[in-house]
Amino acid sequence: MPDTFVSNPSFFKLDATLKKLRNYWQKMFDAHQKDITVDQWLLIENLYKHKKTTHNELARNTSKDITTISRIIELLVKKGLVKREADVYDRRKVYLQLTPEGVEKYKDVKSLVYDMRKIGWKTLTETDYAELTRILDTIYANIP
Amino acid sequence: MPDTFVSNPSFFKLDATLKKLRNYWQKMFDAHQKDITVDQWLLIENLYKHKKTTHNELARNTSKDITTISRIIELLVKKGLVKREADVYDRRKVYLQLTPEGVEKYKDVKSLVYDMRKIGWKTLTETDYAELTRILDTIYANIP
DNA sequence: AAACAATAGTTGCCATAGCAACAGTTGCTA
DNA sequence: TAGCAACTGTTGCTATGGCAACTATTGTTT
Repeated sequence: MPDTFVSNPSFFKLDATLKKLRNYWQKMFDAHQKDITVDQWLLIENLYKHKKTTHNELARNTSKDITTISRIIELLVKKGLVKREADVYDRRKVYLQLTPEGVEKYKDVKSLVYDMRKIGWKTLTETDYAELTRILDTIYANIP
Repeated sequence: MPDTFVSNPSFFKLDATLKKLRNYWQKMFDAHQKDITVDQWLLIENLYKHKKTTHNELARNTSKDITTISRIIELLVKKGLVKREADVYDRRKVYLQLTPEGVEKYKDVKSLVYDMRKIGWKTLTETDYAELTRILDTIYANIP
């Protein structure tokens, strides 16, 4: 393994890129008065796709800590976008799903997100995308 | 631009990979009783390389918010790893530099970091590294 | 020189991240 | 069936991230 791998700041680059992306998304959300954060959006998107999930599932699906899920869901419930529903058979479980307002929020924000996703890629090719995916997946798999 | 670019979760993948990396680093720091966080390490590394900088410079160099820098530095000062020094000519400025203990900490943690950086790359080539760097730099440059 | 703008850094507030401890529930097992 | 382990989710604590408001200082303008 060449020395570049060790001395060069790939961690730093990942961090800086992600922060700039997150910042841009948040600024666009704010500019269009979407009244949600980027991470709240990620949960809404996930809940839209899975219809009915638990905190645990959501944590796995989003790579978030379960305590973080718990707190973001609390905010979304307060905003009226998500509702909790106790499992009849297992009283430890709580099912989460979007309210009608939550579904509306999803549809409202979706097109903005669709446009924004293209921004980062505007000068890159499909091969670049595949490469990034492959490399990130490999790094992810390499870490114990 | 193909639809994959828009529908696929590159933001999510960046976030997940970075979190797993950060987590692994932190666990290794803890296991070896280094008594610092990953971000504290990033500042120490930067201060070692630049010897004497200001909060502002450090923020630019690390892609961190200046308020975050202010707070991390406060923690490092409390740990005795960094010392503040007022500028004689501009009393708004505060220069930051590692204490002898800070330099020692840098040298102590450096070899561990060196080993860890290789972990993520163990099944990847130098070309992969160059590709990742190029793609991340491009995304970064694309974002307004 | 007085007023104002720009700069450096801090503090308050809220959101996300992760660990530990906890409560309640369920399932297993002696 | 009593006891314990495993599981689900919440709460407390500390750290990082970002915005706004603030203090103190310096530079500029009139």
